[in-house]
Amino acid sequence: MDKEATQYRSDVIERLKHAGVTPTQQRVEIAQILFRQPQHMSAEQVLSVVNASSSVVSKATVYNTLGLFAEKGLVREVIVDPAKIFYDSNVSEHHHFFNVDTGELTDIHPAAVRVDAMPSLPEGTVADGVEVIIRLRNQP
Amino acid sequence: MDKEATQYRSDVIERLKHAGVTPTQQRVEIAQILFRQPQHMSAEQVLSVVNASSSVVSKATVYNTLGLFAEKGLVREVIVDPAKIFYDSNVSEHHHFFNVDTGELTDIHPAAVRVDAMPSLPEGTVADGVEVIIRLRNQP
DNA sequence: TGTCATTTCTAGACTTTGTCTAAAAGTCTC
DNA sequence: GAGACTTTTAGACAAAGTCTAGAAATGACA
Repeated sequence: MDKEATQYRSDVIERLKHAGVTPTQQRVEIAQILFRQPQHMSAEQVLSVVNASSSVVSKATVYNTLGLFAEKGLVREVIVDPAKIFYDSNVSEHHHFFNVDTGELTDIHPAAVRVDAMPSLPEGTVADGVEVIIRLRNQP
Repeated sequence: MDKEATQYRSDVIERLKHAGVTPTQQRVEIAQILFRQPQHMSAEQVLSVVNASSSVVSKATVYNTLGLFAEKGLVREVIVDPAKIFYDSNVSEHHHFFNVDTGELTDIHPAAVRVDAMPSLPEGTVADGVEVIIRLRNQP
């Protein structure tokens, strides 16, 4: 492993620790894939990418880990496709386009949309996130 | 069947025809359930409600019909729960609260939220709907 | 009315995403 | 190292939704 890769790995480990996640072998593998750049990946994709290289991580662990990362705020679950969850490694505030025809998920720059006025929430609840999703179709 | 029920039934048939949907027996049964009031129902719920009364509609038909209704603009698909699609019989513009703890979906009054500025869309695509979803948790 | 073509419905097998379980492996502390 | 806890694993399982191939209904029209 070259120096840069080693550096990246220890940065990722630092980030996991900081979020209160014990950096096990498998979690670090998954985190390295996700955090390489801001991106959207399904569990299926993570599973196949992580197992493309030599090391092997089981399906259950991928699901557990993605769930754990989401809970700890390391990734964000994006629910737009009825068939699967996307995990977004960009956790800063932004919104999404979802192309219904292609299944492609892309970012909307945070400045391009503003939600005005927070409605009063139902009794006994707290807001956990505001999502704006613009569904797209390919031009006919 | 009393007069009111007959009237409702023919109103529903009219509405289906108007949307370009051939009002078959099964579609009318399903539409009557959905259109009785503005509500959110899963396919599973529709299936069990429609089969609670004497008449029987198959699972495949319920799924096909809900898909058809959505395509024709008679209902709106709401994708917020990773486990299932909700079909909303209120197709006028409004947004949703989704309680992550209970799985409950409720309406946000359209006036309570305003989305400012439509971002520029990716090349070759057209917008198909803007959704605002506010995820909620029960107060700890 | 009878025939043909088209649409719709159906049971049930199947697919896919995701969860669960029980055991094995790893880690930590004393 | 013993005991306690956490994490990982294979594979069975669950649930939502799709597909298929045939049956039934519907429609057009001679």
